[in-house]
Amino acid sequence: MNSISIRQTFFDFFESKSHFIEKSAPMVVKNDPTLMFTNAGMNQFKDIFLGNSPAKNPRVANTQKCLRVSGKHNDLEEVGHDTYHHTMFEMLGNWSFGDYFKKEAIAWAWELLTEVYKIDSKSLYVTVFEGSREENLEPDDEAREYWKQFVPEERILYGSKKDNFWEMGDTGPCGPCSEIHVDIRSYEEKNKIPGQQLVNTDHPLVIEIWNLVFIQFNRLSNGSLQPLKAKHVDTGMGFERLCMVLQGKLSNYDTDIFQPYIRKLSELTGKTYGKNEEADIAMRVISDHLRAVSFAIADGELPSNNKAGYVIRRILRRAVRYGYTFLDFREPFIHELVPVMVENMGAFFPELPAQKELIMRVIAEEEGTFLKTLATGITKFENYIRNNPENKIIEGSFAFELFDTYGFPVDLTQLMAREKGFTVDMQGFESGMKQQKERSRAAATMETQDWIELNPGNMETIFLGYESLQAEVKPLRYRKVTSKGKTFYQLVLDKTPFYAESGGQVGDRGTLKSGEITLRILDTQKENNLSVHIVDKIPGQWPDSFIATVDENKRKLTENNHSATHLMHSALRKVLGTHVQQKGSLVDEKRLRFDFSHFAKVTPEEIEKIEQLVNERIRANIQQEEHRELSMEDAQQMGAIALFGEKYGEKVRVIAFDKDYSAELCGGTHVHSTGQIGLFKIVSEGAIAAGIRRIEAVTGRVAEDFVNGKIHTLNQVREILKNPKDIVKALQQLQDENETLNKQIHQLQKAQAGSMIDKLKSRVQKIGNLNFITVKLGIDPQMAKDLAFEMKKQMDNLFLVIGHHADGKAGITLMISDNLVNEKQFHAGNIIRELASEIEGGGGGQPHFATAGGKNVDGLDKAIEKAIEFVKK
RNA sequence: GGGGAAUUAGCUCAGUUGGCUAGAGCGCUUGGCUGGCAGCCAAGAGGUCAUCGGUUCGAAUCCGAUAUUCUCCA
Repeated sequence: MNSISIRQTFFDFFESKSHFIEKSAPMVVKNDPTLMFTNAGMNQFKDIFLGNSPAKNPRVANTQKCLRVSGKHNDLEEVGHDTYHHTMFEMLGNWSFGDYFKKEAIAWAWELLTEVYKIDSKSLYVTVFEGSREENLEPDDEAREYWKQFVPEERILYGSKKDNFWEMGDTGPCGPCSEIHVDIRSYEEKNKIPGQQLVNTDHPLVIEIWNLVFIQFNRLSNGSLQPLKAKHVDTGMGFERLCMVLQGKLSNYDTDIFQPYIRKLSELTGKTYGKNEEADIAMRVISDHLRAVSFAIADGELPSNNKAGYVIRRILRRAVRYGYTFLDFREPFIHELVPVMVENMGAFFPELPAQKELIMRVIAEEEGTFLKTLATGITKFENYIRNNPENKIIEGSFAFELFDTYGFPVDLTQLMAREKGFTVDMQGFESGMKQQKERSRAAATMETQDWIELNPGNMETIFLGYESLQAEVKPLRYRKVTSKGKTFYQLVLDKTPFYAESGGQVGDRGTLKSGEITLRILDTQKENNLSVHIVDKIPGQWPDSFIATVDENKRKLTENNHSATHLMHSALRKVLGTHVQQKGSLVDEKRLRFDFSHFAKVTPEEIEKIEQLVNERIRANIQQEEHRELSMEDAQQMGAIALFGEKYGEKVRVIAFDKDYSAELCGGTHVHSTGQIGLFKIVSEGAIAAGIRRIEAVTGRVAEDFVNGKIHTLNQVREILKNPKDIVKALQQLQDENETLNKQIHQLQKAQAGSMIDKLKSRVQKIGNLNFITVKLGIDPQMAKDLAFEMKKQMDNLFLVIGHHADGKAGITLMISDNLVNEKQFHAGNIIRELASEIEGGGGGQPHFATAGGKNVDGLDKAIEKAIEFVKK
């Protein structure tokens, strides 16, 4: 059975058990401060488990693209070294939200594995939770009883809290789980050691295949467990592992999911998979990471230098490094595997073929820059070796510096060190690493307390903000959050006119009032589907309700920019082409920022065209059309633009301004008619990554100010130039004139210096073989310096002392010919320090040239006398 | 969010503890030579040493801030 039909069979099976087949949520998580990437199938249903949203379907099944590279689940460094760790993988799952529980979940799992997929039931083992005294929990005998109907008791094992009690995080929904393990060893091996002994021992051929989680508790922040009213089932089965088992392979990488990449890599390198362990690891690493990175880019997360984007960059770089070290790649190569991936997964994940070119470009660009970084690291390393040839040990601090500052992986440093007969002080490296981690942790502590219930209410806050900016609202619950010594409160209301930040539009600000009490809402944020109002203080006594008022000015200005973003998005697609896709958007009261895929600089002519189109639509004063509660199909029928990497519900909202011109799926707030926007003006255009451009623009009053500012500057220039007819020509002339004048000055100075040189030459005193000159001039230090160097060129055996003064400051410049320095051991720097005391200053320099400066101009004569005395001695 | 670093000619980069009035290679311009694949020789142009401020007799070099980029940690 190939992987495509294995996936389909899973869906068909659960559909037959009345499950709704949900789409995979994007791999990149938005609106959840605790999570950067989807790392488990349950992420997209988190709100249902937390009781923030009602379940739309009580039974759901899906495959979810997951990424485990940060936080609690971090498998990155394992990938490639064994046959079953992955960064990106698919998680198949079935879900019950307060519907069926242990009995059905267990029966169906068994049925699917043994009767549909036909796995030999004798090689399957199951585990159940053994209970925990510290938590005061009994063993999960309920699950055990159900299993006994299918599985002989000797293959039902008890598991510890670590393996068989699943928790989402430090707090939140949790419960016992029951795992199904499969033993795919050979007959002989099985006879030698019974599978029971190898369950949960990290044996690569006795592996967990499916985890059935029975969510029945809520973990509070004080650590105690609270039973849930509605119990849920959350299961997860690793798709890649399942394919391995069903295809009779011993490694995930031998399945038809990964083999195409490995074949392509063999072709590119001429190396055969399975011949050399290191090359094999590299090929596994690359085929795994390619998938992770490609999906991330397709979901709109580009490699960058911080946050989620940085995680993506690191994954890609790990792949490049393995290719560099073990497959001898010196040129970008990973991007060449993208077409293979599109061919293999494109049918089920349409975001891949749709963005193939972008993915390839971005990866190729990243590969190129990292290969460059490696080259700088190598130079740095070689310099170190050259400067420290004898100790044969690379200090930990240097290895850490290479790693920390130049991104040079430490295992590569070790490898190169070995080639030069050096070793790396790993202890020193680790201690640097430890310090770094401690610093970061200390800086990022955030403490969130439990919710405190004020009033019972609905699960999801009702948003009133599309129609009204003021409403009477009831506080439902709040909690205290402390972050870096600052304390604030998150407040949930039954309904709200406040827009919570999402879709690029910033959250609303405003006030909550009740009698004497006024709470300022500093921001409104979204945590998954929950609208959270941020307040800096809470009242001693909570009133039953507040009058909530949104800061209207800020909201209106923001709406201008948001609607203008839609108009511009359409204009971009008209002017540049339909390959333009939104890759990021930020809309606040000051400006709009829009990132989109496009492969060339947007020319000034195109910018002008875009502005024209948008302003035309503004002047047409088009009425906003809002369609709420549309099905996805109807929305697409309308031609509404949807974004990749955005999670949409069953019902979507479409905002259109003349639906043939602009229609977009959007939850944001907008102007009633485009005329309100006033003026639209693009302020900047530039690249932010390979294939991605960013435009910033302003609207309304801000746009007027921007244009007026430009005009004002121009007027000022005009005025300075005395109102010429052609301002550009006038400036050009001015510049030319400036150039000729500068040349003239230069020549004059030369001439002047010439006459001064003559003057100096005429003052030569022969003292021994010395050509001794002293002079006092009203020139600045720079000129004195020029003069001194010119004299040095023209006269041998020179000992020149120039006392100079300008702007009330005194200075001495001393020049001695090189031969005198050598013969008589003169040191101008030392001599001048003596002289400088006379002008109440300090100085210094090299043996042949030195300068000094001071406050006392009257002391110059004395300083010169001192010089004469010195020379005469 | 926290740390470390980088920014010098059109490009790639040197510039050692502050001081020989900012250098190299490639590219560019001009002239000369040359029947040859990166031709050779000579001369020349090109730099507010990222920006702003400070310390100093003197700053590309030291200190601070800003911007941009790289990099590690969370």
